[in-house]
Amino acid sequence: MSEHLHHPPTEELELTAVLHALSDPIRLGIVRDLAGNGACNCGAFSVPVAKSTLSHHLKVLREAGVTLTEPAGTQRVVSLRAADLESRFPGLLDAVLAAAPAEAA
Amino acid sequence: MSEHLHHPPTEELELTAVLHALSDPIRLGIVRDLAGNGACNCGAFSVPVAKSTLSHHLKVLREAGVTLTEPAGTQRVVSLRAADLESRFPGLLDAVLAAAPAEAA
DNA sequence: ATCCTTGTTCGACGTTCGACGAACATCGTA
DNA sequence: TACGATGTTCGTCGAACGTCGAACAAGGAT
Repeated sequence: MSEHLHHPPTEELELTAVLHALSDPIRLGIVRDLAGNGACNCGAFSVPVAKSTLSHHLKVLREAGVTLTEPAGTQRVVSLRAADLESRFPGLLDAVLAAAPAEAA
Repeated sequence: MSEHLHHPPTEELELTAVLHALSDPIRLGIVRDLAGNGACNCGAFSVPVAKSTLSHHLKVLREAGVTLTEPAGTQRVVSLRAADLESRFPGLLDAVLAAAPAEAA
């Protein structure tokens, strides 16, 4: 479980990849959880999908540069790369997070 | 050519649909053109796809609520629903447009 | 050493997407 | 009326996506 997790460097973040990562309701929910609760281990998300599917979504978010995944013992801690996103795409994450709650309501 | 073009009302714009519409390079280019040049007829976009494909992309943008398509004689004028997007998702379009040029460079 | 917990990877399946050309519809004009 | 220009729709194709269960890998605890 300790492979070399690939995280794109901040300068190489692609807008279309980030937008695509955020355009799925499950992944958007994960991002919202992270923004509200801070870092989480993979099992802490309340998403209605199988764990293999969750793992896939977390991989998409990580490879798009939206999240950071760090091994921590037998778990993995997932967090938002908020500062990196802000420096590469100023205002984008804030705009998405500001809008997301209205979606849920 | 004068069907009832469906445009979702501002209150019903869905964030995931908007993000998905913007997550394709072709469509992002169209949005960037519209932001820079104002309204365009369908043929005025310099996109490397067949016209049927362009029509499809314009339909995706329209149904997500990103663009407004109005018949004008034998043509159709496409424009950005910038104000609607701003009121529903404040800052989102600006953030995307600010980032887009860096992608192209 | 043996489990148990956590999370990833591997096919498999069905759906959606992006692309194209051909055919069609519409409006303006000759 | 007939033609031409502008877009849309249809049918098709391969690729990518989202989902699942089963099998696997790794670290901690007993």
